[in-house]
Amino acid sequence: MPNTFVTNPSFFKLDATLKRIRNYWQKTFDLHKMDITVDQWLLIENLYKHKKITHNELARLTSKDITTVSRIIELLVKKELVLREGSPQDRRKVFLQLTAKGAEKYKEARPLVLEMRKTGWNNLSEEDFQELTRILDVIYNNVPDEVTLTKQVSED
Amino acid sequence: MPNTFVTNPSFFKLDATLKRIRNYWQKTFDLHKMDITVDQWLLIENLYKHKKITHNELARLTSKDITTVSRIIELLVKKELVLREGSPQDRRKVFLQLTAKGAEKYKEARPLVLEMRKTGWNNLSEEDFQELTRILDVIYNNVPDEVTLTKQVSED
DNA sequence: AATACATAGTTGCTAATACAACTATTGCTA
DNA sequence: TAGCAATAGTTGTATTAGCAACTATGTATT
Repeated sequence: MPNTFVTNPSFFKLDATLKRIRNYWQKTFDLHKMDITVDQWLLIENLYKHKKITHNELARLTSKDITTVSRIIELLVKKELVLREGSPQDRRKVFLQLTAKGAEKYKEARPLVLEMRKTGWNNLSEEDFQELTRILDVIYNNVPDEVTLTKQVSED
Repeated sequence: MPNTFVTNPSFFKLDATLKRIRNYWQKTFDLHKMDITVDQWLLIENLYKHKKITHNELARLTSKDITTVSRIIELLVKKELVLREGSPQDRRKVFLQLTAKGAEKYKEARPLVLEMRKTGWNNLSEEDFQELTRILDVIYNNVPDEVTLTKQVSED
């Protein structure tokens, strides 16, 4: 049973592809003087769509650690793209939302993003997209969230 | 022409999947007291396969920045898993190779890696693997290495 | 030989990531 | 109501990432 995917590092290919995309996005942002990083864009995009959410919700939406979100938001606040606002109901919570400048940034960057996505999917079909989505979803769900010692691995 | 892949962030899905895999790998390494990170593993694996190579070659093989390789190698040298050796022919070059301890580490970690790959590909077929590989390759090649201003984007 | 250019690698800086430990607040329960 | 667990978020630390600037060495040109 020579399973190609066991001997072949698909993890590495995912990583390489993502790094290349990320690099391309960043250079394009830089070239157009957007003054944001790729991950900052991701947060801006989600804040634009969800208007007013907490760090926790934003972390869940972006698949990021809450500490990571906290620090990226700090940068966006410094750039005056995001506003922090404490919740009166629950004083532990902090609501986040784009400033006018932040919404403006979204509108400036969005056409670049659409164009870059199109470039990435050049020569690929709608079916390819569905396939990729399906496969990645299965992999995602195959990978356990928590790891315990119950499943022991042979140590050949 | 409502191209799903233009409106849908596949970049994000790639990122989320990869993060989940990376997390799983790291936790498994930690659980088995491997005392290495996922990227350190990637370098060890390549050094095991290529025996004696330079920073530059290792960077190319792993799709990593040479500065990143330089610093990861530094950590591996501290752990006595890798040996640095200057080239007499070209004194700018530094050859890298695993120490006996490094090769031992590879052999300890490898069964874990194979097991984790199998877990990730559960419920998926050989064809799925080929499909993923194909699609990622096309995307990779679609994305330009360098970005210039020649292609202007409409600013709606 | 002197100059310029290219290559190999390191260091400084900033950002993103993840875990652990921490503070502050809220909710639950005896 | 006092005590305790849960939740929201921040801070410390280590790793990976990428760019710019730097040193050292090798190569090509004149």
